Amino acid sequence: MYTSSQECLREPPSAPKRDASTSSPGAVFTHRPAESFAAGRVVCWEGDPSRDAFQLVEGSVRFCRVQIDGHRMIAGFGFAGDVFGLSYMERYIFSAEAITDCRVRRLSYARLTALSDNSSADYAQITEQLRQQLHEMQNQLLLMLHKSADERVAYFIMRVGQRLNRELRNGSEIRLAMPRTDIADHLGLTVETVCRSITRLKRDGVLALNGPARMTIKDIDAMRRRCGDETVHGADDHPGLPAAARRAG
Amino acid sequence: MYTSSQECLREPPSAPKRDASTSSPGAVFTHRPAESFAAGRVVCWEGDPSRDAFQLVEGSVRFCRVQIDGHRMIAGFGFAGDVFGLSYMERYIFSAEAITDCRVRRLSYARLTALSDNSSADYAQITEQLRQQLHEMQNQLLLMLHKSADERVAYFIMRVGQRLNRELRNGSEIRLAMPRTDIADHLGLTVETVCRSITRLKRDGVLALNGPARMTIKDIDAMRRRCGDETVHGADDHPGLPAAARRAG
DNA sequence: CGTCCCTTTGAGATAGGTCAAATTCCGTGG
DNA sequence: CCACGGAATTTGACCTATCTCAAAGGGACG
Repeated sequence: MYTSSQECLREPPSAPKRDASTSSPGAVFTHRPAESFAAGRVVCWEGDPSRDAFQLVEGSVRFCRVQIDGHRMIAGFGFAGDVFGLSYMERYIFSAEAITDCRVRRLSYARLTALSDNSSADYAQITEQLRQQLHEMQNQLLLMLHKSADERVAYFIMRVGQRLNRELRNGSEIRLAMPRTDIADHLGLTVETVCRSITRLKRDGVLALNGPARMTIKDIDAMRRRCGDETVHGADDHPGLPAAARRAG
Repeated sequence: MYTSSQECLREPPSAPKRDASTSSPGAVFTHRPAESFAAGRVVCWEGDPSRDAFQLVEGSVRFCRVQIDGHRMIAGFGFAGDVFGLSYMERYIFSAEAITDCRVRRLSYARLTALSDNSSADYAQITEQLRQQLHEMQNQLLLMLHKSADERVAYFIMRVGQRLNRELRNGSEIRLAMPRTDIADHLGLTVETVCRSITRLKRDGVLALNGPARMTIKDIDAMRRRCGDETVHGADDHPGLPAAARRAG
């Protein structure tokens, strides 16, 4: 916050590509063996010295942190293809817990930095990742600052949907791997509130549920409207207004 | 959030040093000429192509972003010595606005990256900065998630105080350069709520005001208590519990 | 001395939290 | 294939922190 140099970060490369194999930071992991973690197990512990970075091959994880008063903060979720634990100094700030059974590839920082010496491109990827995370974090912050409970939930569902489902349209099914509690702890709400928000979406015919974890989009436009201002854009992501337009204010 | 690789970031180097001249990322700027910006002027615009990074030599700036509905989000504040605009691709995500008159040094990315080629140390500093910002952002998020209005305000005051005043104790004076509106937009509250929280701190003898911008700490322990769980630590910042202790839960 | 802007205070409205209970889901065993 | 039990989800009733709207100080500056 009032810490040094908070801002002025760039937007992420226009169309964020992040398939498991193809693009940037994942590439480094492809030749590592995969480890398995059962649902509920912890991949890395908050507070432990950080030695490795990870790539999630399959399944989903949550990144969380427990406060002294027992409150749990979930900073985010990781899905197949995601890279995490990029911090190559000191300690992990969050635990990564398997939500479902999952498989991860592990790469030690030693190896990672060794790699970087050969090709500075790899190092740039790390930096790139950090920037992307920072950007994401900023959106998250925005979410917390100015969105109502309903907006947060709608926004969350859309984002998860897009992450899993590339192209959302009416009829798209979204699978929410995480329990309501996790969503609540992520959005800074209570389980009850999350439920009620979802119920409202259902009641208004914006989406349909088959079981708590599977939902189908019925009216994607309504859904978008309910995300509040900072719209969840389609696949082609435009910067919105030209900067000049905003200077007036 | 549910974006790739959200977390597992390390904690910042134990004692964060950031005097204007001495430490890391500032060094690169020392030989650049200083430009002046009057209070209210904008150093860089949200949405503009990002070309330069900046170091604030004197004064304070806010990093902000205006949403379509007119809501303003303040991501943070910068004080003398802080570096910002580190994002060296695409566009600035936030505007940096001078709160008071201030002076900044500017360094083009071209020059910055050129520097990096000679000494990878400089490049590492940038990465380091990014990580630090990410860490800060996470604290910010935590703040938004689980703290009450009173806690947020107390926490905010303490943080600004520490940023400016190295060692806070009873009798320390804190100068809040930014108006209440800025604090509100930063903490996700309304001006009125911020006022009331401050009034309460005053009423309870925890701090004293001389004019809206100057406050003196009367009871620093009470102040700390009011920050809620994620304590604002003293100058020597310990990681808290050993990691092992937390594994129980 | 008046105006404008920022801050503070007051009174009422409301979104979301809390506590408690009903319901659904889903794995396990008969 | 069906019944059972614990966990997760959903719903309800009520309560409180924070927002909203409105108005009253206070300082700086012309």
